[in-house]
Amino acid sequence: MAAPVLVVTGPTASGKSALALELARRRRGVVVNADAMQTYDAFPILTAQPTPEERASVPHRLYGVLPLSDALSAARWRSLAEAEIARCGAEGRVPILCGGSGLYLRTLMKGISAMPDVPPELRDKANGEWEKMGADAFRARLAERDPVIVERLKPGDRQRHVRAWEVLEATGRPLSAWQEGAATPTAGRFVTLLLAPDRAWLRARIETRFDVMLEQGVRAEARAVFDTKPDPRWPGLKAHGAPELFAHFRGELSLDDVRRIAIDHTRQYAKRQMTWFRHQMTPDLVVDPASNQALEAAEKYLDKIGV
RNA sequence: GGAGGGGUGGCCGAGCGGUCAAUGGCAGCAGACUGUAAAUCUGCCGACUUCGCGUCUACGAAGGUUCGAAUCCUUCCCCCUCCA
Repeated sequence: MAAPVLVVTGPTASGKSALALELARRRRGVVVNADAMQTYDAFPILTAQPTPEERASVPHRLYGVLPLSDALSAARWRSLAEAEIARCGAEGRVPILCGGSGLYLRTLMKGISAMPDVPPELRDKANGEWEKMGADAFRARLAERDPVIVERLKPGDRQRHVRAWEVLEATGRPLSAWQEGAATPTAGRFVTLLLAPDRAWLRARIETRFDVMLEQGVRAEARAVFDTKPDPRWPGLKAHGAPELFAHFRGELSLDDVRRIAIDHTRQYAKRQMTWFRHQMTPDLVVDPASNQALEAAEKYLDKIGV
């Protein structure tokens, strides 16, 4: 009987990493990253990855393990996470998933319909066609072969239209048909701890965290990446602050603007995350990180359910 | 002192006699979410509201012209540029 998998989630800057770290210390755990951006290796500071000291004190997995040129996906992360969970089982350690990528967590805990990988060229091609044909024509063409998916998509949602088309092109089968396939959850028991902070508290945390990042040298970190002229299509480049910092290096934004905009975007992201947690997730325990008793509350709960 | 330009909803910024509670952007709020998810997209966004193309208060202030003004006129207050 394998130990349950602990899941520590919540909006960005809510204190997930610290909580997961402490739980791992106390329970012989391993912190497994469940955040899309922290999986890439390019921006350890900007994406608020655990520090080397923290990583030395407790085992951490899946942080900065992919090159920026790589492309993660929910399903791919799931298989990486499953491997780490299995490894924990073999080592007799408690896996503690820590991160705020709601879709990833759901993909693991609830499953996702299986479907083949799509060659990246098809996405480029589809994007080019959306550009050339225009949204309406693209949508109409997709509707001829996958009316079900079109029915579900908002006309302006380019990303999802492109996704539906590339799957159709790659497999000859509508995305909607693939999605009818069973979504099998990963085996095991999951205990989900949700950090649900007060908005004003989180706002302040996001702000000071960005200032700390500046002190820690995010500018240099981002500059180094910028100078390698990365392909703008790489998903890892979407870390909050990176596009703004790049614009700054191009002379388009002052550092003050970078700060303001990056903080705004981060805050907006946190809001979206909270909406997700509110409607797409059923946590086992909800704790307020501002209370300073989050750890105690979590410990108490875990003891109670015998984890 | 003289010559110009400007003051619009939380901010920026259109409008320049009616169809304007006022384009658009930002911020904010709510929501969606099956392989790009720190992504992508949607709705709301003066107040009131039985949420209705309803009522009220609104475009620096006060008057005036007009059937009717954010849009025209007068005076005043404030801001910016230039000349002195």
